[in-house]
Parts: sequence; C-alpha cells; structure tokens
Amino acid sequence: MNNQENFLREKLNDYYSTIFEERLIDEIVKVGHFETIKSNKLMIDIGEEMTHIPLILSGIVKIIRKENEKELVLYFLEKGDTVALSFANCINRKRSIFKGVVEQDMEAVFIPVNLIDNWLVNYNSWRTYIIDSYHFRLIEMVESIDSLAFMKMNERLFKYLNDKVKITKDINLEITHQEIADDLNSSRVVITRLLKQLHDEGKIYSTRNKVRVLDF
DNA sequence: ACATTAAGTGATT
DNA sequence: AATCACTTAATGT
Repeated sequence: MNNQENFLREKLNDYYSTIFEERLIDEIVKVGHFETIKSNKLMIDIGEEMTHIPLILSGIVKIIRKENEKELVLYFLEKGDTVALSFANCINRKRSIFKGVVEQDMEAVFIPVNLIDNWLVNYNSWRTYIIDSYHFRLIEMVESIDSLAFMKMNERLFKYLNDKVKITKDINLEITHQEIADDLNSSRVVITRLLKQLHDEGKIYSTRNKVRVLDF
C-alpha cells in the first residue's frame, strides 16, 4: 500500500467510508485520483465528454443549464454528492448535459466512468449510492421546474437565497445583484427591485455585495 | 482625486 | 418582468 492510496483512504474517511463497503473503498483508493478545483473554475461544460465522475469531499459546485447564451442555475452539489451520471451514459455516449462551476473551492476523488457499470453490479453500497443520488437530483430538477412554472420572480429569488444559505451554512451571502440575476436568468434591475422589496419586508438585509437572509 | 464597478430609479413596453 | 437610459453610491488605485 503506497502513500497515494493512504492519502485517498484518509480523505474518504470522514464521509464515504461510512456509506461504502470496505472492498469498494479499496477499489476507489486504487483507481481514484484526488483533485482540488478552485472557486470559479469550470469543472465540466455542456457537451464535454465525461471521463470521470467526482465524489465530492468538500466545497460546492453549481450546476447550470445553458441555452443560447442564457443560463439557469439548477442546483448545488456539496460533500457526499456526485454528478448523477445516467446508466445509459455510462454504456453509450457520455457527454455532459450540464455545466458545472465550482462555487467554493472543491476537493473530490475522480472515478473513471468505465468502472461505474461494473461497480453497479458488484457493490451494493455503490448501487444504493448512485440510485439515491439519482433520486435526489430528480427531486431537485422537479423543484426547478416547479419554481419556473409556478413561482413569480420574487418567490424564485427568495428560494434561491434560501438554498444558498442552506448550502453555504451561512446567512451572510457574498453576492452581487448581477450574479443573482445571471443565476436566475433574470436581469439586474429586476433583482435589485425585488431585493429592495424583500429588504423592506424585513426578510433580508442587503448592502453592496452582500445579502443577509433574516427570515428562512 | 479619479476611475471602475455596483446599485437605485423613472419611464416604457 | 424586461429593457433603456441615466443617476448615485461604494470601492479600488
């Protein structure tokens, strides 16, 4: 057993070792490679081939859908999450349908996709993990659809802020109106006005580059 | 002090 | 709810 493997084993210890069986951890340690990606770096873009999937150890990744230069944030990934790579994708073509941007410095163990299929049949804990993660992503997608279809911009904005607080575990968000507008595929002016409204309602407190969520 | 970037606002669609 | 056009405020150099 070499240093590299021990290092990975150590990294997996605080989260994944509790959900994966030992034999699987041994495999991951053998084939995975550890990587850190800095905030604001592009992890994956739409159309890019997926050669590896990440098991996220820390940090946050923002998952975005893009259509002719317009973008919409769907959800965030954090520790314990992975990109829900479809089974069909594993077998056939494996190009990403999402864009993933690192939101907070991320650490992850990357697993080559060609192993995923095999692990699905060989490791119970892997199967459970992938299916659960699938299920969870589906729910988040439905939430996205709901908010697009049924919610007004002010409600979407408030949900967005709440989601951010939940994922960053901090009610103080460092963000500009423009960035929020981009994430929601809205315009800066609209966000400014709605934020002021929320501010006046006492739900948030906002100053330049900052939003503090008071009511969540 | 000046330039740049972020935020606020009225009017219009 | 979006866009335009402009103002005002905050911040970096």
